[in-house]
Amino acid sequence: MSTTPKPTPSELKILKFLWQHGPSTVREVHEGIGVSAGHSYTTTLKQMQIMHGKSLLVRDDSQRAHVFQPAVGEEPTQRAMLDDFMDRVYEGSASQLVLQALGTSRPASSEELEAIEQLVQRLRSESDGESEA
Amino acid sequence: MSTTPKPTPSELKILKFLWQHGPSTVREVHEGIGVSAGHSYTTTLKQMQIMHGKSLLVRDDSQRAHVFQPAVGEEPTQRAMLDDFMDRVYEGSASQLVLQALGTSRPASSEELEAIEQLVQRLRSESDGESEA
DNA sequence: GCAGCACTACGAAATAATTCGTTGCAGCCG
DNA sequence: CGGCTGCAACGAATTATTTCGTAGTGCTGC
Repeated sequence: MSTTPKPTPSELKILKFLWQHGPSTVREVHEGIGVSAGHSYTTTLKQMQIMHGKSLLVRDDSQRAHVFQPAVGEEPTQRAMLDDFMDRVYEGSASQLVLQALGTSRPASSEELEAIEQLVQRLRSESDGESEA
Repeated sequence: MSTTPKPTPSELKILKFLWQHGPSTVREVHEGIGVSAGHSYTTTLKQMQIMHGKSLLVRDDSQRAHVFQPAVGEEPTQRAMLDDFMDRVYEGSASQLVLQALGTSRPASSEELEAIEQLVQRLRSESDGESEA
């Protein structure tokens, strides 16, 4: 059942904050990202309540100011979103996506390119002989 | 002004059809993708009217059955969507996205890996010496 | 000429996402 | 004890997306 949900853009911002800062109160999240976005406190609160309802967040209400935590990991979430995006935009072709991502106006640094190359090399040697579907 | 719009999922399906099949009537698009999706004809029509309103499609109404064409190219659209996605999910880091995309359960074929590697090599040699802006 | 068919146009309903105002409650300060 | 402050809950308005039903109109075959 836990099909790793696909958060909306504003939900993703909150998840990112929590992944980065750890368990936080609504106030903390709001100060961290709501204020600069020009939102009122209740907007952040409502969003987090909705996310709790969707089981995107876990809530500890033993304190007066409830403490929230992501119910989903960062990587699985990114992967789910990526898979969906890949299917919708690139017919599920990872290579198409990768080629275009690397051709972006804001390319990767040399170090990043090296990391990518290493992964490619490893994948190539791994698929040596046991490919083709 | 022409900020290469970010089509919605169903808009993208129609654009994909038109990119692939060239200028088409609503009927053709509907037979191509609407029927199998269980939509009625007017749903496809309405969608295309909306897209025309948003200037996502160009319409030739000299014939009784209007002929539609994408007003945007496939690549610029994909790129715009990719950039948006990259920003939202990967903080704009192409390499992060690429590394995760290649680690997907449905990896690229050997040929695709080779194409990727070639691009990486070219990028690495290009960025040799002329760094950051 | 007229019936019927194919197409476009219009309006509207259903769902989801986003944003806030208002309310009610708990705890602290004097 | 009485009121002020901070917080969660609720309801509601707004906007975007998706989906159709109905209506109007021009063409074609008889």
